[in-house]
Amino acid sequence: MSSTAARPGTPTLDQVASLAGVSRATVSRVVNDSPRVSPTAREAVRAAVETLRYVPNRAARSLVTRRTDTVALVLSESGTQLFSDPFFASIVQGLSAHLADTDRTLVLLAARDRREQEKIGRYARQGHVDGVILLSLHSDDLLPGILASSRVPLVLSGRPLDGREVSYVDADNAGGAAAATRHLLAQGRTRIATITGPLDMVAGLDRYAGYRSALEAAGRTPDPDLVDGGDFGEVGGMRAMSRLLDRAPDLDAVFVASDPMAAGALQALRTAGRRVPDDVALVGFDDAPLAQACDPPLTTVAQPLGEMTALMLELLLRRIEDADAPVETRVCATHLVRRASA
Amino acid sequence: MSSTAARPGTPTLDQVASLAGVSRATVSRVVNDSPRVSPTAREAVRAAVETLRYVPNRAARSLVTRRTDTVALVLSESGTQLFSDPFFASIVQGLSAHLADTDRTLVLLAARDRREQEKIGRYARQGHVDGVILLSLHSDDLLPGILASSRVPLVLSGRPLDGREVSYVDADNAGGAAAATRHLLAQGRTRIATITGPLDMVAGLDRYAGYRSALEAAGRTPDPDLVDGGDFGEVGGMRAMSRLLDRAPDLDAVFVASDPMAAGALQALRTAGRRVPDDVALVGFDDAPLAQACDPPLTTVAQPLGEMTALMLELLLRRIEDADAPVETRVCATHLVRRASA
DNA sequence: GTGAAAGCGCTAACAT
DNA sequence: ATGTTAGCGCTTTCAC
Repeated sequence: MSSTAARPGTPTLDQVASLAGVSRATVSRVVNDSPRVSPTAREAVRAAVETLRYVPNRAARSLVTRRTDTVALVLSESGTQLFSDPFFASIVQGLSAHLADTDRTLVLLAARDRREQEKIGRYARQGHVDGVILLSLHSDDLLPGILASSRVPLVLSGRPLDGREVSYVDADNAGGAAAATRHLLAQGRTRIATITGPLDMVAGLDRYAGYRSALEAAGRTPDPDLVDGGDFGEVGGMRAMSRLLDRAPDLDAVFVASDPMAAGALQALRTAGRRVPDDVALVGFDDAPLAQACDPPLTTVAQPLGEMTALMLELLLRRIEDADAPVETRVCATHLVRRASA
Repeated sequence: MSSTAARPGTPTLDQVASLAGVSRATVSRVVNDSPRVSPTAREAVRAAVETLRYVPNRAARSLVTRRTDTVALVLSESGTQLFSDPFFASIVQGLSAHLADTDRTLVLLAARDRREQEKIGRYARQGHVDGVILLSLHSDDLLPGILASSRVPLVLSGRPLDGREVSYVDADNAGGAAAATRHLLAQGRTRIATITGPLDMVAGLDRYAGYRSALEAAGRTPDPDLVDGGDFGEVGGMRAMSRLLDRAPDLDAVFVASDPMAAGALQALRTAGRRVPDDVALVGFDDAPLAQACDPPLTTVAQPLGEMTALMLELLLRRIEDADAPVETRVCATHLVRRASA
């Protein structure tokens, strides 16, 4: 082969240039929407781009611009657990929606074990993405450390458990849980149980802490028999509810720390022949399809997911534009959504 | 600035070279595990890489190699629907696991609407990924067309509905559904209903076709009253089951086309006071947490997900290595998993 | 407004 | 076994 005639599959900038009868620089300007181009030239280039079906080569571009226009959402989760969580789906949806208006693309990266975590660290360091949003942190997660030390702009979804200095966006989990518990207290419930999430995750811990604090503020002593835990999933909620019923059949309310667990708990209650909400009142966490499909629909604590995703992106973009931007953290309010009984 | 001293943040190949006292080429050889390097040089380079924390720049590398070592799993789904499907989680898990042994990385791309589909098409064309596995195809999906015409190596998960010539891997959905239905017939069930998936998806269509063909082979005429549909999700299954019970309270079995829908159907049956499996027998599709957590565990049709993901990757890598490799298609057997009643 | 030229950091012949 | 050299396709001064 002589010059660049190797693979006719992908047209290059100067093929467009010669077809349009201008220089590479001009084509580049048109492609990048520079104002310093005459309408005539612009039109000629556009036409050439069209005929050749030209698409700029990202590698070449980011080699010089040092940007990829890609941000990653990293899911650090051992099992496939996370995928079934509507919370996760909402985050993806929110980020996608915000990014749709820009020319950046969202990619999802899953790290199920240590090996994959390191692989993702390398991926980020190699400059494949401009920034990272990190989701679902267990206390033993290596990724925050790996990514933080790799100088990749980083925003966490959820406050880091180890007090590390990183930008993050979180919901007021403790406040929401406390509000839910107070709601049950105000109904006159006296034996209020809880199904917690994993206690090595900040959302699990904070929601449990909120439940306890509301109980204590009301002068109640939390009863260990009324506490059980799941993994935020439906099956876990079902099992936890069964155990609670075994240990404390006299319970009259449950604060459940996630929507799928609430759906599971509801099944267990029905299987045990308990009536909801008269006999046992249930409050879930997180507005989601399952809670809304219940009959009657569950009262839940709602997080402002749209606001949270917008904030994550805002914080991340700030750090991408300015590498030395200060660490910023945001905590979003949660609120109780009471649903009319059917 | 004079030469390349701009950002000391990212060391380059020749910084490593001069520190190690060798040429760039040698460093490149070491980094790429070429055997043609002396142990001495190799060690010197390794040390320099270590001190400088050198990581190769992916853009520069793929500019010359024309590879990115990245494959994308593209999820084409209007809602957040897909994420809650355990089938999807298993696919991700399987692909991740296979890729973990290689130096390729898996990225997930979500296309929720037309705009995002086009964006993903561009992303692929720009050379960000070496190949694409495309999941969850509705009949009106634009992505197969967009990607096929963009010359990106492509493998579909599921037979394309329009008969387009593309490589794909599919499960024998019709065969599995027929086996499930025959199983119910063999039990002496006479009023066998079905909850179908979306009928604009190949998995939905094929499973419904399998149900019908088994019925017809047994000399039964399918009764429209015994057919209802959901979106593969739990809530959809619950609602479909309620409708079926309204229309045909005498039904004595249901073949449900997905695991979450089966869980939903089970709830609806219990709410209606029907006993499972004595009163109404249930067969689900897809081994998944919900079906296994049922009491008694559901009999289900299992797809060989591990085998399927391995095949997808195999087909895709073949097309990546050799752009002119022929279109290949695989259909994997499914089989009935009978679970002992509790 | 437009073109010429210099690289971005890397790999891959080709010499040695 | 190692160094030299020539680009990969693009953006971006800097002249004109």
